[in-house]
Order: sequence, then structure tokens, then C-alpha cells
Amino acid sequence: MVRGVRKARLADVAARAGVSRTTASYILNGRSAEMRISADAVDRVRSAVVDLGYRPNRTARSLRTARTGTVGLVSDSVASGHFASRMLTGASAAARESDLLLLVGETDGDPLVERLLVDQMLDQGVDGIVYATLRHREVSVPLALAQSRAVLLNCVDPASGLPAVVPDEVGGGRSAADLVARCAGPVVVVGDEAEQGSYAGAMRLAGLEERLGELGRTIADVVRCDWTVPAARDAVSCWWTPAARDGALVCLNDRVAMGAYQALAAHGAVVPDDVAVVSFDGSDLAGWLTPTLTSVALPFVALGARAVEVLLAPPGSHAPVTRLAMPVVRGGSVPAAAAVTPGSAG
Amino acid sequence: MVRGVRKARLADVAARAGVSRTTASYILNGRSAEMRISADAVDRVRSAVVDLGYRPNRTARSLRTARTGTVGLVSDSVASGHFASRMLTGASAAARESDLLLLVGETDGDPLVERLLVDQMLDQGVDGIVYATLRHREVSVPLALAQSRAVLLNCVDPASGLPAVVPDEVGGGRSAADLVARCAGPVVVVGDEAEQGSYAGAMRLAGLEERLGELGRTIADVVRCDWTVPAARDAVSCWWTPAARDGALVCLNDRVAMGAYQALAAHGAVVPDDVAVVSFDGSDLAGWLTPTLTSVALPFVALGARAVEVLLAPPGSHAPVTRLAMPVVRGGSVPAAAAVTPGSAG
DNA sequence: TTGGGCTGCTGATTCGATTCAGCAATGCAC
DNA sequence: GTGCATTGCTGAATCGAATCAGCAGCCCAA
Repeated sequence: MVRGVRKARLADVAARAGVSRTTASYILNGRSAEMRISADAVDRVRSAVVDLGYRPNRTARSLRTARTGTVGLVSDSVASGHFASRMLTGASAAARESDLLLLVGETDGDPLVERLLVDQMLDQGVDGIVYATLRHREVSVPLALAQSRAVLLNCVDPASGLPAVVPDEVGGGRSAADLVARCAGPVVVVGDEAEQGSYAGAMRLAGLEERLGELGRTIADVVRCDWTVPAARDAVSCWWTPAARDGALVCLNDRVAMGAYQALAAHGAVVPDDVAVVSFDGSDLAGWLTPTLTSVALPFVALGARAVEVLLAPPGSHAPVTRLAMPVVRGGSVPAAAAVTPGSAG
Repeated sequence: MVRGVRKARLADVAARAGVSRTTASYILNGRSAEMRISADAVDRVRSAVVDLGYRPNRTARSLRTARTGTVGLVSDSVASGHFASRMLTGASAAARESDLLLLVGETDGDPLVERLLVDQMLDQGVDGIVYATLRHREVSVPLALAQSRAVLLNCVDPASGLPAVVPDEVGGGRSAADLVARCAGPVVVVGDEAEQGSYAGAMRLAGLEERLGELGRTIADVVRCDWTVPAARDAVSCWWTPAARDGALVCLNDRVAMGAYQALAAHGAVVPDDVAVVSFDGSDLAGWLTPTLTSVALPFVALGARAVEVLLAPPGSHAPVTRLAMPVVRGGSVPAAAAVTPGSAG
């Protein structure tokens, strides 16, 4: 434990103010009215606190109160993800909001490390644990977690009964549909919807199809490929046909869109004049491309913040699964004329 | 504090094993030999631990020992950075290695939040604090930090006397020089070396110039622009001249290189046949470009890990500033023939 | 037979707060 | 002047472990 100089204790404050430790404690915990402490005593204690630079020892307080003012965040690799780390940012900010500190640990997907980490956090006495995953998927949490106060972030575990906070991928798919519903040519999906055992692909596709149907349109084709730049480039390049002109590519994430851009450029097709491109994730990459990419964003910061809020709320005060909207980040890759007002009948 | 069932205490273990709390404590702390505890007593205590599922209360232990088994990481925005969050990964892993947990907090550059966060962590009783910045730069840490056990990560504070762990930007610049030293045309730098008040640009440029000089070459030109894709695209596009053929662009970071790629493509110049491109950072982006980018990488994971190691080492056992090498991540943007063996006389 | 040393343990205190139960002093009603 | 509330505080226990100082019991040597 770091110590600058010898720290003042509550007893020192009490002595200097000429009151008992009990009285000083009541005053510092805002219970002076309830305990009918005189204004004079309150003043003396407060100035003693200032004079001595007193700061309460949180460890001692924790021992007594069984609360530590910390929450844990266990993730498979949240911090490493080039955008998923924003969940951490949101969680950290929400924790600060409630004067809590955030204990983080990465498991790298190793179940053993995961158990150790959860146990260690519980031993430390965290007031709750957020269990986060890089990809939106189904998980099976360690027993110790299921038995404690915890919230799932970007994943669900039907067996555990723990509350979860996830992006509304289906709604995101519907937003993508709205963006391209009026384009003249075919709507084509790029990316394998079963990528990486994640929910994202299938749900985005489902939302897209659902909303296109409502608007009287269909998905003309699905160009399957891994969610990487080179795979998408090659796949789109092979698939490309002049018949696709005036249509739209709905890319299942931004890297896929980057690959699609490269392929389209190689074929001399101009975005957005010849083809509209929409994608998902809303990563920084979307802003680096030319033209900038219109992307349905994963609200990572909000997800992280909400997870902590749900964790701190009284158990049962939230729906089992909280779905956060995926906002559209507008770029220059979709002509305005192709879009429909969200929610309209088309 | 999360509680599944009522937890067993040391007293329960001692009672079940038929020994005193003292004896049980010595055994669990590995002092049974020193304290001449009989093998029989040791066995009884160990099985009592298993039977009761005993886990020591870290809070109580901390109160007594004045050590908490946690280290803090305060950053301006480490987690949000799309690659700087890797520092967190490294720090987290190093902390786990020593059975410590990592408390993280982001300040968003707000000095008030910074002070509050540092104080809160010190109140929590962290065993040390890592103070990290997104950009390599000079900082002035809060007084409370300077007086406690702390290490600077990716920044330096000459006034505080705290040890620092930073990337070896000058060495990185030298590596870049080695990569392009033998190209036939001019070596041109892209990016403003004074970008964002960071040390990175100036030091990279200095290393580049120094090593090029040793090899009998010079920097032909510096194309100044912000470190962003569009700024670099425009700047390179304006600057481009056929005289630059067979030369090399040294981009001060990967986003600048991406902009340069776009400009070169627009002018019909092919990488690496017409122009070699080298950059810095080693971000994921380097792998997404075509051809893949050769980049001198910031060793973020190693930086984070080393910072924690320095923090835990006895004070004074490390140099005031630890510089970690920037490894070259090879891509396809530099012809092999352009390179020189590092360290050779040219 | 007594003094010293070794073995194998334990009682009591401590860390620094929170909090229950209670107590002296005063005021007020009757 | 007795009884009862109210005011304004305090003593002591408590949280769960770590650890210092010490204490029986036994053996062996002088």
C-alpha cells in the first residue's frame, strides 16, 4: 500500500476535534443530524479533517461494511479489441459516476484463467462483476459468477439467469435496410453471416431481411466471405457484375466494406454513384475510407456504461436482456435518395 | 461485497482442525516450517480448508498488512485508443503474473478527474500506480502521484523523478532508415513532426535523419500534414511529382500511410514498384492495406507489461527511463532491395 | 535437580474504521 | 420534586486476518 507520509486516522481527527471516534465517524458519514450532533462539534471535526489532511482508510471501512467500492470487469479480450475497448471506457465512466473503481482482467478466452480471475475478484470483495466478450455471442459463465452479482456484456447465458446488455443487432439490420431500400439495383449482402460463432451476422441479416420485406424488397444475393479485408476484396471482386450497378452492398462489418471498396475501385465502380455501400460496426476505419463509410454502429461506450448501471441497480429492476440501439453513422457511401425514413411503411 | 453463501473464516478452519487461529494462519502463509508446526497439524488444517471451501478475506489481510494486491492504471484514454489499449493488455497480463489485480481509470485528459482518480486509488490502497498516456509526451503528474510509488507509461515527467517506460522512437526512426536506405529515388517524410505535442514525430524524424546520414543519404523533403488519412491524401496528392519515382515515403504513422496509398493510387503510382512506403505504429490497419504496409511498430503490450514490472521491482533497480525497441512489422510496401542490414555501415 | 534449549503450539493485540447500546445533563410537564 | 423526553454525545464490540511475545512439556547435560 502506497504511503506518502504517515496518514492521519479517524482517531487523530477525533482527538484534535475533542470528540470521540464515534462522533467523528457519524459526522463524516453524514449522520450528524440523525445523531443530533451539535453544529459546533461538526465544525470542529470538519476543520480537523482539513488540518490533518485526513482521508478515510477504505480497507478498514470495507472490512466493517462488506462493501469495497469496486466492480470487476472480466473479459475475453475487451481491451485489445481496436474498438471493443470502448466498452471499457463506458464502464469506467459509469463506475466513476458512482464513485466506484473498476478492476479489469483479461482471460484471453482461457476458462482456467477465467475462473481464477473471477475467484480473485470475489476474494478482493468486488461489489459486482461485469462479464464481457469481444463478440456478441452465447457463453457459459463459471459457476462462481452465476452465484454472485453479475451482468453479462455483449453476450448472453440463458442457463445462468444473469441479466445481459447487448447491442440490438436486429434493429441495426433494419436500419441498414432503411438506408438502401430505395436504391434502383439489387441489394447484396457481403460477409458470412455465421462468422466466428457470433450472433452479429445472423441477427443483422435477419433484421435486414425483415425490414426489406416490409418495404417490398428482398436480398438479391449473399456474397459469403470471412470478415477480413482481403477475403472481402477477393470475394467481391469475383462476384462483381455490371448487373449490380445502382444496387447496394450491405457489408456485415467495416473491414468487409474496406475490402469491398478495394474490389469496386479495381472494377472502376464508383461509390456511391455506381453502388451504395452500408456496413456495420461504426469503427474509426469508416471515417478513413474515401468516400467515408455509412455504418450502423455498435454502441460500445453505451453498452459498457449500461452494464455497470444494471449491475448497480437493485436486482430484478431491469429486463433480463437490455438491447441498445445501433445508431447510424452517416458517411458518403450511400446516396440520400436510396434511403427511406426509418419506421415508415416504405 | 458479493457473497454467495456465508463464508468460512480462518477461525472456522482453526476450530475444525483443532488448532488456534495463529497456527492455522502460519500454516496457510507457508510459515509452518519456520514455526515448527507438526505435519499432523498441517494436514488437519489443509483438509479443513478444503472441507470448508475457505478463502482468505483479502480485505482483512490488507488492513493488517497494508498491501492490497492491486495496482492502479490511470490514463488519459488508454482504453479508447484503437491500439493503445494494448498497453492495458500488457499491464493486465503482467499484473496477473504477480497475482495482482489491475484497477483502471480514464481521465479523458481532465486534470481534476485525474487528481480525484489518483486520490481514490491511493485511498483504496493500491500497491502502486501506472500513469499512462495515449501519446508519447511530456507530462506533469499530480503531486500525490509523485509522492507515491508510480511508474510513467508512454510519457516522461522530468520534474517528478518517477521512472518511465517509453518506446524507443529514435531507434524506430533508425529502423525506418535501414528499410529504405538503398532505394534509388529520394527519401521523403510524410506527416508533421510536431503533431499533437507528441514526442513521436520529432524523435522518429531525428532517428531517421541520423541513420540516413550514417548511410550517406539525406531526407529529400518533408511533406507536412496532420496525422490523418484525408490530410495525408491531399498533401501527398499535391506534392506528388514523377521525380519521386523509385524513392520512398516514410510516413509518420499508419493512417498517414493509408492517405499516401490513396494519393499514390490516384496518380497511378504502384507500391512498392514505383514508390516504397514505410510507416510507424504497426496498427491493424497496416495489415488491411494492399499491399500490406511495412510499419515500425509501437510495442504497446510490452510497454504495459514492462511498466508493471518496473513498478513492482525494488525502487531504483531500473534506469530512470526504459526504452523499448520498436520492432519492424514487415509488409509488402518496401522492396527487399531497398533495405540495408540494421547496424551495418551502409 | 536444576538450568537451558528445543519443540509445538497459543493468547492477546493490532490494523482503522462502523455501529449498537447506553449514559449524563438539561428541559419540561404535572 | 419526581418522572419522562430530548439533546448530545461516548464506550466497547466488531469485521477477519497477521503476528509478537510467551508458555507448557520434554530432553539432556552438568
